[in-house]
Amino acid sequence: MQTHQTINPQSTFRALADPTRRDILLLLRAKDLSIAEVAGNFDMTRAAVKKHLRVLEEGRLISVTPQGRERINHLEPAALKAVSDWVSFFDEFWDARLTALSSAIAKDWNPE
Amino acid sequence: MQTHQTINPQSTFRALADPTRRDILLLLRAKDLSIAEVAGNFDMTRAAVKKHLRVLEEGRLISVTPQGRERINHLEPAALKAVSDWVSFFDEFWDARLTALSSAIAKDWNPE
DNA sequence: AACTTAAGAAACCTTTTGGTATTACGTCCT
DNA sequence: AGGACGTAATACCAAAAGGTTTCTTAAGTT
Repeated sequence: MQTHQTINPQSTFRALADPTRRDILLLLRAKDLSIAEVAGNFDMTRAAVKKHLRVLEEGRLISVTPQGRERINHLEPAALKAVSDWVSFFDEFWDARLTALSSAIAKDWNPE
Repeated sequence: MQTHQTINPQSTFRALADPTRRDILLLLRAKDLSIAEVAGNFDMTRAAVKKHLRVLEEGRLISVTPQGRERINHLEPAALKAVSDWVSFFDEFWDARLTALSSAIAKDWNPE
């Protein structure tokens, strides 16, 4: 069984509030990148990008691994699950079909 | 056919970044509320709550209808669709099963 | 008409945010 | 060893965010 740590989503929601940070996440889907590589995609200093990466790390949306003199930034999409779960509190209001669907699926997936 | 206005999600993400505003949305699931009624649920002044409601309105997450001297705040969950869509850019990374599922469903739902 | 209540508006304050520039440190390369 | 490179750390700044208080206006109530 997987111990699934329940974390409060505040830092994740906060991290997603900035468009630069959302773009960084989209970038990291393709591959892990160093700070300088991420910064190469934006019109701001490395220091500014590094701050954004820090916020993303606090929001558990990326992990950072030192590799030589570089820091490799890696996407951690699991944190988005918390956002998805929160949004799903409203599913019934904006698409009843989706709600019905996911409960039907859940039955198939959790036979125990 | 429904003309589906494509809006940029920045104001919506920004609105969701504050915990008080997320709580207000949860409140409004149950029923529409006036500003004073919303404020009754929080430990801050009405003026502060009104500011939060303004941000939620800018994020298209609520609509406000004058009714006598009151302003009725109504949940507009459609804006959450934009968030859900954005998060789904990462679906394949955190749960391949869900992705497979939703495409299977899409086929059933869009027979044309 | 007088009173109460709901909300709007503006001024103000403090903290956070998003950015800069500068300096220092560790790593890689020759 | 020396230089170039990637990052860390700090100080600094302007603007935005989140809150308060005060005043005004409009709508109900008695």
